[in-house]
Amino acid sequence: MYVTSLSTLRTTPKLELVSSRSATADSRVSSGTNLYYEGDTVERLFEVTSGVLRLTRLLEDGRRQVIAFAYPGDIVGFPCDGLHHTDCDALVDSTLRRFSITALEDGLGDPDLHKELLQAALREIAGMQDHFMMLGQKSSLEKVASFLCTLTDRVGVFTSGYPQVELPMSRADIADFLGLTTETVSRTLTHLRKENVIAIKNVHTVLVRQPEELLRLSVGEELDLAS
Amino acid sequence: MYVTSLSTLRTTPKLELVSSRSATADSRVSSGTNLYYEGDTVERLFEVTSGVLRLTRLLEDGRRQVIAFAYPGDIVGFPCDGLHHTDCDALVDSTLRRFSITALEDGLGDPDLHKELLQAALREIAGMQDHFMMLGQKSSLEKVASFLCTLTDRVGVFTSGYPQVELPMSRADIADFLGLTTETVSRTLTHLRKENVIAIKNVHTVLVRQPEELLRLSVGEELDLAS
DNA sequence: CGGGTTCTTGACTATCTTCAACGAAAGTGG
DNA sequence: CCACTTTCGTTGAAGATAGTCAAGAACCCG
Repeated sequence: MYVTSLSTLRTTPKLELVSSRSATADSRVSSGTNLYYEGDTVERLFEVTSGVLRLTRLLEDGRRQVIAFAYPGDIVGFPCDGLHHTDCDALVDSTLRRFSITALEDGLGDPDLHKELLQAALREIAGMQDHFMMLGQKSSLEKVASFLCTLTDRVGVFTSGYPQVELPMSRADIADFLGLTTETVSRTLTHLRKENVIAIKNVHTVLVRQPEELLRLSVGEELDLAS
Repeated sequence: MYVTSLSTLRTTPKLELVSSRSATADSRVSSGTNLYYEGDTVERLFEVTSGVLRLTRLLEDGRRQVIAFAYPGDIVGFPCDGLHHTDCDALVDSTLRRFSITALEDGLGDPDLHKELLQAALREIAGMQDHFMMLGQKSSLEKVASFLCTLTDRVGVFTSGYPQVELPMSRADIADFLGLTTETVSRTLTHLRKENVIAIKNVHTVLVRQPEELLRLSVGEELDLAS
């Protein structure tokens, strides 16, 4: 359900893809490709099978909110009144499975697929509620820690005993996702690095040195017993 | 779709209730009654037919996010993995129409109802995306102005030529909905009153003296030509 | 290798929060 | 019905968090 909710480290069950019957073959999109814009008519839903998508909304004056980053297993493109309400593009080369919008709207063709798409929509609602909590109530440190925890949980890999996570998005993307500025995101990451909670292997790769500490920080507890 | 999105004043079509077939008779709940808690098993959905509900989530340390205020025509209680992910209680005496959760989950019994509930879920997703924009990117003035615009559009009445709106929720509720503190909400309302954009008839009743100015403020434009 | 973008860091500022006091409104019990 | 108590709302002063502006460093791309 997108990168929004935080549970604990490494507990999310591995992605289960929607049944592939009734779907077209996977299609490839390269980094930067736009899938749809806000206001476009919705013709199909997309399930990410590899890569990462970015969903954004713009304000007239240029301010931007990143609504979600969509990872494999996520479904994007849910319509409202037949229209898209976000822009969507690929952050990296990705592959997608396309579903006709009718598969969501009536269960006649494939009842199982219909149910799975409905469940995906409901999961998205719940995930967005977590995101509300983060945007509305959390400090910059809690936001960044939450973001790293969620991403690590979702797509982290273990390297020499520590969780490691790729951040294919820019600092500006992270900032607009968390309701911060790029400077604050950068400073907060530096802070976490100096406290030895994380290590920044390179700009787009973070190693989590103290996963439980990161988790504590993400829910507003104090940093202590740092090594 | 809840009180989240902002369009322009008085343009939202009046509520269309879900078809009443397959529904039980309306039931009454009095102010303060809790409909469900986070973690409860979802057994039914509720359509508000009169009154106002409040959906909230709590953090361990007591911080609270008001997810939505639900007005007549809104449907609450969408499950994720069979569970509720918010608390829900009535802000004022309300009436509700109950739907079995199976009406959402399979369209076998009543396909039309099934579709309407699905559409309600999709509208909720789109509405929450607007709320993201507000929580993540807007200033306190823009947030409060947006809130008043949306509420006025949704449930305002005209009195002596001006839109007027009731605020049945407390300042703390508004603050937790907008990601502010009660003090900031109070100060911002006072500011709008002193600029003569609104008048506060009493704590829970606001008269909008300059609707177009309020709308401009809600999207980040400067206040000027004030009378 | 060079040029442009992105990221980081610093100094300063603004916005919002916190803490505190007071006033108004609402609920309670005699 | 009134006095009392408690909650809720407003306002002020001070402080903290995050934003803005600016410069330099790192990274990416051709």
